[in-house]
Amino acid sequence: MTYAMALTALADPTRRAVFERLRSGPVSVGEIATDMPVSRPAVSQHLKVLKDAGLVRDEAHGARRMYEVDPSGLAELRAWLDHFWDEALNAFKAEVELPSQPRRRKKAR
Amino acid sequence: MTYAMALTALADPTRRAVFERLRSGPVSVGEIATDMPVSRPAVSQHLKVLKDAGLVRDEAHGARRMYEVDPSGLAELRAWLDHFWDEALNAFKAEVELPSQPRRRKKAR
DNA sequence: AATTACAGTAAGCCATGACTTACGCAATGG
DNA sequence: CCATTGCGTAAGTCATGGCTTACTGTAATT
Repeated sequence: MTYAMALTALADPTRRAVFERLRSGPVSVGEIATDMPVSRPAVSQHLKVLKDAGLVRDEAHGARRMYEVDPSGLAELRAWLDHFWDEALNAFKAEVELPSQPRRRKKAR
Repeated sequence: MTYAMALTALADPTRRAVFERLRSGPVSVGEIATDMPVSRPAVSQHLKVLKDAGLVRDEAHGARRMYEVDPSGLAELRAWLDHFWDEALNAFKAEVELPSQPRRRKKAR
């Protein structure tokens, strides 16, 4: 159930900014931090959350660590969304074909 | 920028449960609440957040209010995801074609 | 009209989590 | 080697937000 972690990870604005910073390609932690209003450790912590959610990969390049988008987490999220989308549409279609008459309220006991 | 609100809304587990409860079709607030471990006002508050994010619609049916999935919010989220997906893939492709040599660190000033 | 069902709002409590500073540790360079 | 750069982790602070218990309001039933 990784899509839940992905949603949680992408909910925070700062963390989303970190994630979107990686759209253009691999970047190091320090490089991200200098462009942002938060400290470098904060960026590190955000990257950890993103990594645990499968949204980000890291690779040691000497003393630096390069982070990049990991498509697997995104795929998981997309799959959940698509599945939900289909089910919602089917429910809607079924409702049109078989309009449920307004249900009576329960009688007072 | 509604996709941000959608992500925030879907991050909370309870709220996501409320949302997923609507997959099978329109349900009233009280109906949702009886199936859940939280109080009815809590459900109401969650529905408000989902509604503000464009993920849910409500319709007054007598004294009851029926809630159902609003595809527009989902569409917004899907669009953002797809766009991100494409950009990440392009960045990856560009990186392969034009491998950036490991950048030297800045000299101490 | 009075009562009861259904739902939204207010106010307050409390846990989660996002941030900071301080520290520890590996890798590079003089 | 010693200093410096780059990064992760620890610990503590503080705000956000999710939940509960009132209550207010509206629609339906008798």
